[in-house]
Amino acid sequence: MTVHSSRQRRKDARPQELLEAALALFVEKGFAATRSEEVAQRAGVSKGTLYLYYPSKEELLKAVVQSTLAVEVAEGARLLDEHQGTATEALLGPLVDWWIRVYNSPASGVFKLLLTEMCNFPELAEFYAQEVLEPGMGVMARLLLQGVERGEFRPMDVEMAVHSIAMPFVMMCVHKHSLGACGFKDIQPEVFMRAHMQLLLSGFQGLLPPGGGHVAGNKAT
Amino acid sequence: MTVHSSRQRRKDARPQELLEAALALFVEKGFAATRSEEVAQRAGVSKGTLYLYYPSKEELLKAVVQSTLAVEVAEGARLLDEHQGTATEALLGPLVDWWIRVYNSPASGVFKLLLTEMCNFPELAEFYAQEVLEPGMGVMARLLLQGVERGEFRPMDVEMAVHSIAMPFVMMCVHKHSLGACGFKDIQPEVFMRAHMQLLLSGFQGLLPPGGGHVAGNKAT
Amino acid sequence: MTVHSSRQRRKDARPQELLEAALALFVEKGFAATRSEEVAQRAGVSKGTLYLYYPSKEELLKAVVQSTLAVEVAEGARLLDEHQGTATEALLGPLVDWWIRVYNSPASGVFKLLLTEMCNFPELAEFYAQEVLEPGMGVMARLLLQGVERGEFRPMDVEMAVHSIAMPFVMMCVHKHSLGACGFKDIQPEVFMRAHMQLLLSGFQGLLPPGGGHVAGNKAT
Amino acid sequence: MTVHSSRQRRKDARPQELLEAALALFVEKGFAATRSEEVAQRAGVSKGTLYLYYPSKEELLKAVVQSTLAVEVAEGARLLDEHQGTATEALLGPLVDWWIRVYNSPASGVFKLLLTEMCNFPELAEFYAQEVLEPGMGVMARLLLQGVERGEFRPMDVEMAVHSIAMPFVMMCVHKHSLGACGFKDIQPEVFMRAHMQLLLSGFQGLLPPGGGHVAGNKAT
DNA sequence: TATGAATGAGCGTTCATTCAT
DNA sequence: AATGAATGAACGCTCATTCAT
Repeated sequence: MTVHSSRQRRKDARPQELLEAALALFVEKGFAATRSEEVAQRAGVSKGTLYLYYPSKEELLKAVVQSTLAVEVAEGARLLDEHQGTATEALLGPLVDWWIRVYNSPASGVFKLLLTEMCNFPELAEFYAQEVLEPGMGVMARLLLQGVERGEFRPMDVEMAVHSIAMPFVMMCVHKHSLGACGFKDIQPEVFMRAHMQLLLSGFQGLLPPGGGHVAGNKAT
Repeated sequence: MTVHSSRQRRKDARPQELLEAALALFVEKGFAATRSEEVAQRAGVSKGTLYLYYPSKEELLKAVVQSTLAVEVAEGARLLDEHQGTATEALLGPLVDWWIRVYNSPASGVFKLLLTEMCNFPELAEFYAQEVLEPGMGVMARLLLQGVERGEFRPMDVEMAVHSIAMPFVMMCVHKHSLGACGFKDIQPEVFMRAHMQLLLSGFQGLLPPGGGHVAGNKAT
Repeated sequence: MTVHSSRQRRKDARPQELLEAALALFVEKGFAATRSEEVAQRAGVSKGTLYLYYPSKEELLKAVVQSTLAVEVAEGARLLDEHQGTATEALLGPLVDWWIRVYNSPASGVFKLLLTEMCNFPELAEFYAQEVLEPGMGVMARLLLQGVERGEFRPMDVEMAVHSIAMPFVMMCVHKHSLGACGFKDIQPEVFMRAHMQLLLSGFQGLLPPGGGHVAGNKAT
Repeated sequence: MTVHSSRQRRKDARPQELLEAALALFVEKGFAATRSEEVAQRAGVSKGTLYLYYPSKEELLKAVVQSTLAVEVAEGARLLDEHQGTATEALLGPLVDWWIRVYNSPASGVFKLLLTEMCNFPELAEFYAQEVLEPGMGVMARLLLQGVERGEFRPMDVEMAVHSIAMPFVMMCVHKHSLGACGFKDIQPEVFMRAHMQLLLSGFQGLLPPGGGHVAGNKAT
């Protein structure tokens, strides 16, 4: 018998409300420059209430990062792994869709936050490497490998190629919350992401004599 | 005959030493999390001395950013504009060399710093847009345009293509000072930059029927 | 026929349970360093409930002090005043027994508590002077006076002698809750109290020429 | 060549000034109830300055306790050990003088402070046991033992006798800063201390048949 | 010029107290 | 009556900045 008073409902929603407020402020101003009272105010509660839910500002940061990115990454990876069809289709379709969703979600800000706070909180670096980079890069690497194996793409250094895909996309997310947040006209994310992917695909399929370039590192068979 | 005592030499070098110390710390820990006394200590002077050269921590930040990046950008742009030869050669050679130099220089850290502090100090955003982005993107855009005009590359949305080049390179710089500074093995910058450039070139030259892709936006003639 | 549900019984016992919890914590950690929630928890109720019984932490302190010591003092004084026999017997027997009972009771902690909180809450000083010191010293003074009048003891400064009796005993109580509570082996209270009393009695009866010492102040006739 | 600017002189005096301010307040109101800003104000400096000299309120407490009592104890013990003459003379003379000096010095307050803060800061208990109790009790025990060996006193349980001497004296110190600080007329310390000592001496010399009392524990030969 | 002692506004966190349920 | 979520004043401590030397 679950009786939810309005009080109880507020209480249940608090952690999420606080996380959202904290995320917005941490991303905008940085962790150190954000006062915990600001977070509380933005979540519509008093300073003390924040500490009923998170034991310290630092724990709040960790919760923000982990709760926001983990979901997005896990879901995206699952979707891509389940995809049926050619690697080319997957890259141009679901992969870009995923990145666009990430770009439009609060998770995009977490990239900015992580890049800057990693050095101060090694736990975040650990989290990023294991829970974001590893699975995210992994799923993209599998797609490329598949494409090579199926003859869609010429042989390539998959790890480098993954970076060629991911880095601009991560950068887009970061830019959204730096220059973009300063009122400067941002690049249109969808347009750029699809154009960039198209360009890379064109390169993956290109007829340049394999081995004729400067490409180094371990090639996929 | 001007006599420079060692003291005089120290004095003349102070501003630069302070800038270097500040840059290293701001990049590592963030602006807000760096104490001005730390900066002074690292530069080998006392807290008070710092304020003889820079009137506030914020002014120090601005000086750091402007003095570090401006040089790098101006020089790179000049080098590229003076380059004789095909666009392909320029992109694979001097352009990548330039980025590698930036990556290895203290300027790489300024990207990280700018991304995070732009929102807090709009003056920095202004600087970045006008003094870094505009000339940097500009010189790359001119190269690509040249390549298209000379028939080296198929027609393309130059602005998007510039982003495809620059974003991963900027991201490399940022990574160097975030994950890379946390002890995680970084991507080998030279290897990746050349591989990425190669891949993009392959795309620029690709034989895909123009207009057959998803590429949108204003095309270069 | 009054029916007391277990709940009703709990409710009636609440104030006492709260007082006991508060006493233990106030004595151990001090008033200021004890959180009111701790008191509530230790009494097995919620924070809010504490405030149904005591309007503030300060009132709780007063209640603790007054309820604990007053009983002990009143009873002890009554017992001693009713005592039949020589003063020597009374001092060695019922008086020491009383102090031992106090030492072993929670009241012993109140001495420590009072000594430290008196300055902050003058009401407590008032209470201590009037309800503890005055009757306690009084009953001991009457005993000594009796002893002198009956020729058991040589003439003495009764007020001083009372202090010679009471101060070590109070100190024992305080020590129990300071050094004793830190795990240091405490003096055996019974052994010391009887030895001390014995020693003093020996002094009271001593054959030193009266007036030959440094004893000053108003002598008992 | 020691040049002492007024600034330097202030700086050298600060630690002591802060210790004195802290001692007075900690003794009066208790450690937890004293705000660090109060301490600073009383020492005539700002909040921040306090932290230039002591890294935390807790460290300040330790410094207060150790700097104040240690000196007093060491000096007193030395004086007593050097004393020439009978034990009786030593007890009535230098010993009581010592205690009177302690009573009149700031060290008296430290007893109150220690008794209440020992439980919260075990380091203080350790200090008290090793640096105060042990040497203080020791020097008194040696005196009594000497008195017994020389035939001045009858055999006695020296440890208990030491407590009979010390406990009221410590209690006097504590009272000075509790009831005494509340405006209640205090016992005259000199009068009481000499009277008490006289009374005990009378007991030590007393003709009661040895072994006829309740005295227990290890007797001195 | 260079120093570093001093300041005090500001922030993270706690906790006595309140009050809707 | 009992709860415990919420509050906000208060406190410990920090650090950018100043200024006497």
